[in-house]
Amino acid sequence: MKDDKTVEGKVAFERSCCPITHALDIFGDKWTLLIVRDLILGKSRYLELISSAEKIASNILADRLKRLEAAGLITRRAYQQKPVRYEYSLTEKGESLKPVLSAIISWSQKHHPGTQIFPAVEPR
Amino acid sequence: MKDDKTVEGKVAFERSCCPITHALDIFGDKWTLLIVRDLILGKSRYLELISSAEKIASNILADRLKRLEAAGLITRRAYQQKPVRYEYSLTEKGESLKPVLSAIISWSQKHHPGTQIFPAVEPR
DNA sequence: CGATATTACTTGCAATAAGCAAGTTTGCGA
DNA sequence: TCGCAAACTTGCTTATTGCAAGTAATATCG
Repeated sequence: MKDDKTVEGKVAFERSCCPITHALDIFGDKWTLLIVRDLILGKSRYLELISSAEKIASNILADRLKRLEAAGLITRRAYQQKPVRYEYSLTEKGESLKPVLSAIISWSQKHHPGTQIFPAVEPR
Repeated sequence: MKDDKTVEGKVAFERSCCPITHALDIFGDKWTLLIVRDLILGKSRYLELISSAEKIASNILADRLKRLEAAGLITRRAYQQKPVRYEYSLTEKGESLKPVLSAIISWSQKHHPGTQIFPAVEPR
């Protein structure tokens, strides 16, 4: 994992102090927002996340979950012991990406007919 | 450049028909939305785009401009002959990404104090 | 009791993409 | 003719992805 802190403990902007740039340093890739989407839709476990339509590789999923946790967008907690199993959930910072996803959905639905929002999963 | 059409001429969704996924197939990387940002801010020429704070490599910029044009988000036209020089501008599809960028800016400003919106460039 | 399952990951390696420096093309102006 | 500018392109190194297989800690079945 990349260290983006200075010696004094303050976050150093990796590329620039532009808010868009900083956001893209967190979720500017093909997978991160899809994981956020799935968590918003109600998924929480590794196997639920990995079984999405886009077929993310397991190492990429594990890597993104670690980054998302490091960036403060999700938390990881054990939902059982023996054997220990984990589930992920969005923090307030992660939840607040909803308007971003909504804007993307609106744009895509306008310009790419045929796309369809995925349904929420039934609560456990 | 990747061909994403089927034989019948219809767009085949590369990963899934989710609107978010399809959008990320277009701008899900660290650079594309920064180029869109710069075009919105009033930049239009290659040298203006390449001189942004984030120091994009020239081959990456050229590649992203081609992809953006292929995706219908920007157009390229010569603004002079002898020698021929080009400028880029957003199409309606590209302009309509503004709400997406606004949402990202709002999110980032809320969660990353210290980020600052870049100023528009003075019109030519 | 041993064999097979399940969940949540890791590891190794090949393929793809990004980053960096340097080079190319077409003209202009001194 | 020499140098310069704009808009890219090329070659090469390094980093990231994608794919298949493997692992650890139980649980469950026969």
